[in-house]
Amino acid sequence: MKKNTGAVTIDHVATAAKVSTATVSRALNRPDTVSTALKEKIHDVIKKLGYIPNAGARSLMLKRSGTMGAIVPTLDNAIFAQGLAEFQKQLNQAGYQLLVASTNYDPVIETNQINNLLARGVEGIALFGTSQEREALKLLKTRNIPYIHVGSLTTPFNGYASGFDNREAIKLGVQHLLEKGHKHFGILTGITNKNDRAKDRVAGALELLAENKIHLKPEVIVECHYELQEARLGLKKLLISNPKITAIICGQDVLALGALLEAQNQGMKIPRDLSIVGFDDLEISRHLMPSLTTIHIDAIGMWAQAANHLISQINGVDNLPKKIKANVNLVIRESSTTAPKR
Amino acid sequence: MKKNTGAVTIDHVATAAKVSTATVSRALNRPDTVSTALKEKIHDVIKKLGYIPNAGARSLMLKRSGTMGAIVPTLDNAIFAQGLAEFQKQLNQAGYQLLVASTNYDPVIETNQINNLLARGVEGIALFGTSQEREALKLLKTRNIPYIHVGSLTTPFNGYASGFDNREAIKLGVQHLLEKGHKHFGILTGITNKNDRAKDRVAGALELLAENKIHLKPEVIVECHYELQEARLGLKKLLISNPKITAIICGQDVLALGALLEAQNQGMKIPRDLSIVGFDDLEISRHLMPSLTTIHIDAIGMWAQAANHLISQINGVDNLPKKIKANVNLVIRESSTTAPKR
DNA sequence: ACAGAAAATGTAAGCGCTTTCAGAATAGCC
DNA sequence: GGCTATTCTGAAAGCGCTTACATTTTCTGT
Repeated sequence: MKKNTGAVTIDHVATAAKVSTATVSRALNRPDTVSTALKEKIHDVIKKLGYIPNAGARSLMLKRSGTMGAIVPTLDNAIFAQGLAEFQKQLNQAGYQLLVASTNYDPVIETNQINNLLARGVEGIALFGTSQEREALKLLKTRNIPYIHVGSLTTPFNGYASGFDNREAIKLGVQHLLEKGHKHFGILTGITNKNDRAKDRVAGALELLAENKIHLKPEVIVECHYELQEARLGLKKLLISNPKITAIICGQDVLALGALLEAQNQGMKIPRDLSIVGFDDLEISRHLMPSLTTIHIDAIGMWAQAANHLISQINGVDNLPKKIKANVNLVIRESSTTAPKR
Repeated sequence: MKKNTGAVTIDHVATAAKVSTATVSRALNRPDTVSTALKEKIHDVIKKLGYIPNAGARSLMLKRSGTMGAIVPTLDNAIFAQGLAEFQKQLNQAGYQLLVASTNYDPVIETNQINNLLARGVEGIALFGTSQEREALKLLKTRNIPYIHVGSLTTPFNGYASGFDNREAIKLGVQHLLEKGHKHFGILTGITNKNDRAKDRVAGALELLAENKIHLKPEVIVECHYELQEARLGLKKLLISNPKITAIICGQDVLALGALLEAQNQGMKIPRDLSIVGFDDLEISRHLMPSLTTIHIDAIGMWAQAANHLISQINGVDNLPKKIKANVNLVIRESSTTAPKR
């Protein structure tokens, strides 16, 4: 079956330049081993023919693809988009290409995506979070494919990670609220099922609250998808569940943003009537009125570290750190203040 | 050079299952041609060994990769993220995988990315906008690779497109402002260089304004990157350039959002003191206070159409439409109103 | 039970590429 | 000029996979 794809192959180039394919290949990959005259001729032909080497065939020989993979829950969130941009930048500098895949927070899809990336011959993978299926991770282990978890530190199988402790991070915000005298809290969180980050943040908040003798009823912990509309609904529920709430702890800035908007829409004054604390510190957070108190994550640095760690793994560097801690700090802005006296 | 990558190949599977590689391949690709007994055995072995077919080798034989590419300016913008999600969804349903690349609004990078995708054997490409280098487009033509422009209709080489007329679309907003009696305008736009959408929107606005005998001075057209901080600065400049401005036309909602925030920050009441019109209708726009008057684009539909068109092209469907028009409509919300009397 | 058809499996070629090995061309030296 | 040392180039193998074709096995019907 002779399929005629219009594709130009190395053979066409070789023929047109009246040399062997070996020479063409060398001209491309080890230019110093080919005489200048030939090299020029070959490059001319390549340009004229529009030859682009077939990456598949190439990596088949090379046993390497020059490609890395990254798997994130969704692209539709600035925090991932920016992180990936940085990740890509670092990889490109080291001569790698990035293949991105998204899972929509579904570990089954994630496993598929891992397989996909593996089929494409990626040399390393960045996995967001630690909620992937054990099987998938084991596969990476047995295959001996370098990988690193990003955004969490609680890794299965003692894997590498570039991230931070979500449990502890959220406490920064909770502590702040506690110090401001708040006693009645509501938590607005993403769906915690299959999401270690969301889960840890809620757990951390509850933990610190409990240490301070504050025990939250289930109805003041509401889960919703990372959408403004849902977050607004979430806040409504919270306020109905317990009208005495004076402080809202949010698992992400998107949720905090929704809560803020809804509260304002209901005529509340923020922070006078309600203190709101977010998580992630999106670009918009500092620009809002009132600006959002939130927990800033150095997402850029975190992804940069992940990229470099992966590259180091591939290069067989010894004594790599198991866990790379990203910077996390509370940014106190206008959306939080002293608890109102009732 | 016998490199020992831990990778499991079809040979390993064949050996372990005591069959030929042909049978393994058939068990995977044409299950009905293999006896049930063997099929089971083979699948057991595959599972045990964790075999994943090498996509490169596969497409080398098949002359197809089952892969499509999409090139967008940036991932860091909800409008692209959502569009890509839809694009991917449609492709997946048709059995295709998506490879995403971003260009940071640079046609040179875009050309590189096109080459990259081609090297990876994509069967079709969605290109955002129409500002790519002519050379790159020609390459696609000669290679006979299906492609489609998304988001614009003014295509070079009479190419296919799924999008809308940016020039006309913006006029919806301008007309609205005109009807509200505004006479003094400012335009806040993205960088127009190498960006046909931004360029067309500005041109369209100026055109309609001119028809109404309004001629804008250069200093009330300010360009900035799609960032809140920049947009705020942009509004400041606008207001300084001409304090009489009562209406701001923005090339994107992000810019409108920044303008809104800055205006409010300066103590202006929107829309009383200033009417603002955006473009794109991001999720946040309807939730803002005041909510944003903007031009809604059916981005989801646009990308869905692009995906299906690409698939049709590959399948050799005849009489495909050259241009698919996406729905565009003005959404009047709270950020725009009658021009104040002075 | 047996010929012939149908179904199942194996053999081997080749997709586009890189690279080893060997052979050809050029350079250098006395 | 004749010889070796050096630089270039080409022939051919093989990466992991699919498939046309050949071969073997199983199933028909009589």
